[in-house]
Amino acid sequence: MPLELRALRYFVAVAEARHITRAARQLGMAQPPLSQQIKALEQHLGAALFRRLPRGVELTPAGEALLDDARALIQQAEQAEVRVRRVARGELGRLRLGMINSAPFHPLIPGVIREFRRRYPTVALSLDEGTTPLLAAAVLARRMDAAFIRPLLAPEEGLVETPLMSEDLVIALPSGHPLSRRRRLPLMALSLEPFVLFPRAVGAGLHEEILRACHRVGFLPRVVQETSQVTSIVNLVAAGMGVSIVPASMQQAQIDGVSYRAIAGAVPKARLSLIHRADEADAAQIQNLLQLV
Amino acid sequence: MPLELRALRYFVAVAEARHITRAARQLGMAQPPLSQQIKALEQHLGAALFRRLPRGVELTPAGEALLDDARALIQQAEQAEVRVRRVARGELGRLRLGMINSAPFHPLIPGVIREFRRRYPTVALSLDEGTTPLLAAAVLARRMDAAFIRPLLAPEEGLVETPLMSEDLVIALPSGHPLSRRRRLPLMALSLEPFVLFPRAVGAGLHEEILRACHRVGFLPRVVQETSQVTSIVNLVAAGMGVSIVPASMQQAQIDGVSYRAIAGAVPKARLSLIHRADEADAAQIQNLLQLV
DNA sequence: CAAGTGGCATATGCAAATCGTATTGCAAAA
DNA sequence: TTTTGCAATACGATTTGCATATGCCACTTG
Repeated sequence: MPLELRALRYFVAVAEARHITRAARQLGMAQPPLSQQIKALEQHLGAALFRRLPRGVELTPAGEALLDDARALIQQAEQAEVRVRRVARGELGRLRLGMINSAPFHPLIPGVIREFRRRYPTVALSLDEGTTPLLAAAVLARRMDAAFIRPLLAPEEGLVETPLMSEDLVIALPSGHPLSRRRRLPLMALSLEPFVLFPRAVGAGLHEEILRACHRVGFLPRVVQETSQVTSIVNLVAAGMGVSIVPASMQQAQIDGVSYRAIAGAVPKARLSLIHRADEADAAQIQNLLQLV
Repeated sequence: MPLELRALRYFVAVAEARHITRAARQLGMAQPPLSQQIKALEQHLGAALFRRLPRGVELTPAGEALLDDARALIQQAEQAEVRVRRVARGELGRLRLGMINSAPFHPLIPGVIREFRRRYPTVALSLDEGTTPLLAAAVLARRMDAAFIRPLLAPEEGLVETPLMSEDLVIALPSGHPLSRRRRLPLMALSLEPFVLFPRAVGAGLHEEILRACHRVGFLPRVVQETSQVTSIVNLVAAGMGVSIVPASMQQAQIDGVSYRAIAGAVPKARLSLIHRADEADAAQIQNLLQLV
């Protein structure tokens, strides 16, 4: 029958009160059971912890030695308790977050991240960029806890996808391009232009969305250059490599040599989702994050 | 109802086995009560510690966090236990020892101290010198735990005195003193000599013993110099200040200018005692020390 | 000096926590 | 679909822990 914290708590109370009766009162119990517990503890340890005096008790050297350890143990147990609760509430721990390249340009994302850091400053937050499929794979493989991505083509086993918002897509033209004279352009105006787009392999929902929109108005974009990062697409457009269709929030990135024009007619949307593992749907960090978005 | 170590031991077992059933076997109990205990712990902490899988269980982040703390707590509790036992057995702790100035010259004392250090190397041993009354007061005031002293004139309340041994007293003469031509001297031969002795106030049993011996043969020593330390007495004798009567073991101290002569007739004795507090008669250090002497 | 007081130990009875046995439930593997 | 492995639930049995009552000892007080 091993040592229990209860015994140590009783012991400390008696050691501090130097009286069994008084300690019992402070503990909210009667004196006899406390005497028993102390006796049992002494028997268990095979050592006298107190000297019984006519007027109270006194610590023996062995009791002296135990007192320090007992206090430390009790306090550490309490600390362990609060630590677990904090981890459970997500106030402590870590959150490995991923995001696609274009996410930081939409004001929502930096806002959420800033707010998370403000609310849970003790959570170690790590941030990485990647493409939608890479991020999904990382979350699934537990190398990441959650990620802001473009919608997945097919629902992934073991992943939960939470749609966050959708924003308009806009046309990106090299500055001075003939089409840039008009404020709004129908998609069809791009039918003969060279395109800079995501590679099909990488392209998750967004690539699909763009192709579908073009298809709807009756053409297939002629892709002259592929790159997996939105920022690179914009840079290639600036270099005059071609035109592209990007999320409206990319206009936040003030890049010389690129003009953005709204799409006339049916405007295709860029949707953003947050994914996390299904088996961590109740993990506190995830919950806290979801609450913010 | 606070946290108990039992719960943590159960938790660690389950966390390490990753199975409740297997952990229960290792703990020597059935599976249902263990399930209950784990559930109760989770409820108490307000946090899920395990994810129940079809094939065993898995730690949640909160459980992960608790595991380290739980292991540490259990181990520290065990360490505290062995520490108390060791203190109780006197293998750990401290022993503040005192001795009179002449004690180190009797082979018994250094022998005992050396043996104590060999047997209980983890006991912090401190050593101080002093006069018999000062040492008795220090022990009584708990500034010291035990002391080698000359016998007390009267038994002191709260102190236990253990007689250790007695040795002959011998006469100390300055070298070349006329009396030093004879190997043995009757005490009476010193009746007209100047004496170097302890001050009466300091003098406990030994001072008394010397005076009584002189009184027995019919003279009162003429004290020309007083000092409370035996070594000083011997030095003063060496300086030709007078003669003295000292424990035979002082011959161990090879001091130039002093000759020792045995006493003819009834030889007075120098007795040595060990004292310690009565209320610590059962203290392990004291017991160990007494066992050695 | 005798009665009173303070404080710890022991005895006994009860209530609650813990455990074991039996059973159910559920999801993956055969 | 059946089987299997493992956790959850139900309930009776046992142990543990606490409270009340009492005894004993040392010191205090009238």
